[in-house]
Amino acid sequence: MRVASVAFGTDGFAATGVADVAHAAGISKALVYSYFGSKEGLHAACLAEAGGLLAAEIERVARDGSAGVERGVRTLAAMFAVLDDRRHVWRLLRDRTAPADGPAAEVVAQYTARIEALARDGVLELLGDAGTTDELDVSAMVRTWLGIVDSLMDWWVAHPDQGAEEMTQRVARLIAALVSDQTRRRGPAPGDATPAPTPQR
Amino acid sequence: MRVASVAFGTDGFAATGVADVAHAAGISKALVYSYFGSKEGLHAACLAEAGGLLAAEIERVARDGSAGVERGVRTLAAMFAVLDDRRHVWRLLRDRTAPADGPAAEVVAQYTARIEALARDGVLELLGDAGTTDELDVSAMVRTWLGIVDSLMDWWVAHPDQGAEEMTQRVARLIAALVSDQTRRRGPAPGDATPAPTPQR
DNA sequence: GAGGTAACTTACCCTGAGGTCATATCACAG
DNA sequence: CTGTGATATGACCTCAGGGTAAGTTACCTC
Repeated sequence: MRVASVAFGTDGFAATGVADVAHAAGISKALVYSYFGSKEGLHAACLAEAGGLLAAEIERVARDGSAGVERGVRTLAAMFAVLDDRRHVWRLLRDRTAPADGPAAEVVAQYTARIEALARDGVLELLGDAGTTDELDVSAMVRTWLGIVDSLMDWWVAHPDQGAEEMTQRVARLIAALVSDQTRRRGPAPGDATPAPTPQR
Repeated sequence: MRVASVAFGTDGFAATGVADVAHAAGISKALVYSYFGSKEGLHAACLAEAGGLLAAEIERVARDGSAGVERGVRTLAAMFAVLDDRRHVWRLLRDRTAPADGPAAEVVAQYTARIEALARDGVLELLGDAGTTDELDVSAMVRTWLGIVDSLMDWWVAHPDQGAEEMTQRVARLIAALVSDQTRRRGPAPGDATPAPTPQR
């Protein structure tokens, strides 16, 4: 049910009432239960649809052979294109208020694992090319990448007038600004990871 | 109450029960209410402490005159140092399950506004130096920056053995890898925001 | 039109969590 | 020893929200 996806994606699983979803869909609560069995069943149905969509799209980009930051940008572009009229979908899979066990959790765990594996591939390429192989670095970078996607999707939801193509170009601009800043201040040969001095408390 | 901060920061406001907090603190639920009046009051007390700590620290870094990505890294370093033994605190202020109105929301809105204003300053510097002045770009970059902090704090919470200093160096390494990737693939003079071709659905 | 069935709703139950109150314990002044 | 106030608690109240069962409508077949 489309309206349930929007509700779960907007408010989170825990904050969404079955009665609200039913009302928004124009039917009664009991009918929802006759269709999906339980709130979790409804959630699982939404998740399966969302997860399949996203994982398939990310896998498609992974096959096209790009690497590093470029691959990240292309993945984002593909997701913007696919999710243009379903922007809430990304948050569905990254909902911390969803129960950690049960059948719906299995579904989301499966798709999340696929998406994370693909992100990991991309990060491994990126860091490997830069000479970093530390497993914890990879893990932190994957988490950060997913967080960046989270943020951009949130911002996109909050700015409905922005189209997919505009978002893609915006991301490219922002990355260019970051790199420009780093090359200008550090000189054109980065790679020496000089940490900033850590201030004391 | 320290234990309440941990609970709210770990599970979120909505998923945290007053009875659980009281039990974890070794006192009764009624006593919590006699201290704080309500669940929101308890929340507000935690938020005020957390917000003051974070805003003060970020403001301190803002005054030291660094700019661009360097300022971001220094801010992160300062937060890692301050939050080393209270890693849950960041999530307190960024809790989507907290009620959007009420006295506690006022508190969090106030501190969030301060932190966001400082992030905005940093982003304005960064983008301004790179020649980007679009207001929406700034807004999206601020959101993304906060998302990066979210991610790193989450990862940190999940890796208790990692100290503040290690985190700071890790962040520096990851940024170096990103920049290295971009300069290697695009040549040493970036800034042209060539968007990746947007795939069709 | 009678009967049966699928779709659907109303009205209800029940658990869990926020919140309250009468009571109990204790330190201490007189 | 006894009265009093601060501190603290178990038992209770209330209500939102997930879940269910009985009843109602609509349609289809004979």
